[in-house]
Amino acid sequence: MKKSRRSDCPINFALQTFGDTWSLLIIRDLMFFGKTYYGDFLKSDEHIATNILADRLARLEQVGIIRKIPNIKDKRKDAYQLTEKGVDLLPMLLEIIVWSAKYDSKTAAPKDFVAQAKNNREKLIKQIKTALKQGEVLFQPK
Amino acid sequence: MKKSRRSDCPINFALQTFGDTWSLLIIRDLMFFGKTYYGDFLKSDEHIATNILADRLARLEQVGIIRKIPNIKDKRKDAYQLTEKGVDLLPMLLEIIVWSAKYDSKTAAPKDFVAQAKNNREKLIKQIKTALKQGEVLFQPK
DNA sequence: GATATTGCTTGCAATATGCAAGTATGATAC
DNA sequence: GTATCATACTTGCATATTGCAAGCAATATC
Repeated sequence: MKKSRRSDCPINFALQTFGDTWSLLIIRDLMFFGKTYYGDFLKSDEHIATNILADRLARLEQVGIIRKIPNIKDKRKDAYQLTEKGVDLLPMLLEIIVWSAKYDSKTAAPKDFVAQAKNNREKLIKQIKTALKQGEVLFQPK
Repeated sequence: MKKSRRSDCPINFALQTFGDTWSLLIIRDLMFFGKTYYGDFLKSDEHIATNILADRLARLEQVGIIRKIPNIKDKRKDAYQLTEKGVDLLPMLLEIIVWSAKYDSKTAAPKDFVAQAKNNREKLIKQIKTALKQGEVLFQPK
């Protein structure tokens, strides 16, 4: 799919880069739930369709937000991971979480996590980045 | 349009609330460019189609992010403005701007604004909120 | 070598978008 | 007051995107 730049506005740039209804969920899965393989993303609660997932993974790779790592042990399952460009979306994700936690009474966001994001932002960001580098998983997808 | 909640994830909540390719641009126009009338939004660089604009304004009003104020002077032109729920999206918008400014070499984001968003976040947020309350315009849409 | 798993691709119906034209209401000019 | 204009939409229709189900190819397991 070919889309020409609608404007040079930074909000628009973000929207055109990852602003569809699925990309951020993939990024979320990589950032917080330690998902790495194609099948992992398919299993998420929101039930992304397989053709859409394939398309979004390709697109996110193209724009440099994720990369695909060959898997030697099982050649069928390449691993997806966030690039630095992808990890840099963490502050934005945290603000989204804070906002949604405030306005969605049914939110699944853990209270203490939201509190950390509000009151201890920088520290939380560092913690998560460290965890990501070491391949630790922040939350267990139920 | 009828959408059922895909999950209780806060990221998903945000996506389902304003996560299409146009809503955030309307919110941006209200937050930073002092746009208030239907025609103002139509004039934005990204060229939203009039039927889509009408749909998104209605939807954003429904979810409580904007409100519509009757205009006594010219009854044709009702004014749209952000609610508190809408203004609370400001931190997220700032993070988006910081990210896009970092990765889009052609970004239109003013350097000093981005610097403020990075290094003086809380102060900038207060300034913008004050400006919004007083109906001041932060940037002039060119 | 046969079977199962995994990561896709393909085909197609349903939905959403984008464009152009039309309409209804209120303002302005005479 | 009437004609004209401005503004905020709505409508119709072609095109693009999504969502679902089935299929396929490569690799792993038995």
